[in-house]
Amino acid sequence: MVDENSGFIDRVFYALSNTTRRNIVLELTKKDLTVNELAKKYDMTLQGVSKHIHVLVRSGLVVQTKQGRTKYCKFNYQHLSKISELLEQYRAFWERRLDALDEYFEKKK
Amino acid sequence: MVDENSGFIDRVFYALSNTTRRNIVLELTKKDLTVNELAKKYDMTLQGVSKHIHVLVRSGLVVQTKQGRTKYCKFNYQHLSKISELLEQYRAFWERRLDALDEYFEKKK
DNA sequence: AATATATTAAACTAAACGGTTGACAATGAT
DNA sequence: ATCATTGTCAACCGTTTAGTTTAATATATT
Repeated sequence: MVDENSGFIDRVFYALSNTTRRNIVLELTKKDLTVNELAKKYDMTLQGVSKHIHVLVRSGLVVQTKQGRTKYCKFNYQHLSKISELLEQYRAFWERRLDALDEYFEKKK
Repeated sequence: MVDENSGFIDRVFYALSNTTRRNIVLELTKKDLTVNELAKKYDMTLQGVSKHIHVLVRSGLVVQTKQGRTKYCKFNYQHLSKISELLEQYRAFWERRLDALDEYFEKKK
């Protein structure tokens, strides 16, 4: 209904369900960073961070471009936009319901 | 930074990372429903659906009230609002970045 | 050619997940 | 009292997760 294309949505929500990953996304909204630069910011092995980045890449929220031996990560905001819109749809449903309720009480008066 | 209170955010995003759960939320934005009424809509055991509902309750997205032997589930839209706002913050960061880029090219001209 | 750096891959552990089955408790109907 | 309905709980199975450690690859530097 609102929810075709659900695999993609699953992956984006899942990617955002972890604080480290949300933090990485936040860093990348400010500045493109390499895997190493990102890893230094977290109390975790490089490999651990690399895995988190991979989850973000699979979700489409992050895109990587190779530059020599380093790999730059950048935020792909279109995907977040889509999710943001989805949540707005849910919210809209709810607000329509509240309006219907208001109307009901109006009539009753 | 933007992300205090992260346990709650983790749980909400996680709750929304599954199609069945998103579907339940969607149903509940339209109408309060009992566990059984919800379960009938899915090709899954009652217990399975009950577990999904529990995930939603833990996240705060759904609230339950007992009525005799039935239990009504209702959508708690405030939590979704908070998440929606969080995503908007991410988006805002990104757009500020785009603006900064525009400015940069303006100056260059 | 040898060594250092950046990143991924593989193998593993502990925990959590999605889903099932079976048993149980509480409430409602006959 | 008995029986059906609503819902939860506990145990289980197979899969996936977060994270580690230990290689392995590819690119730079000397």
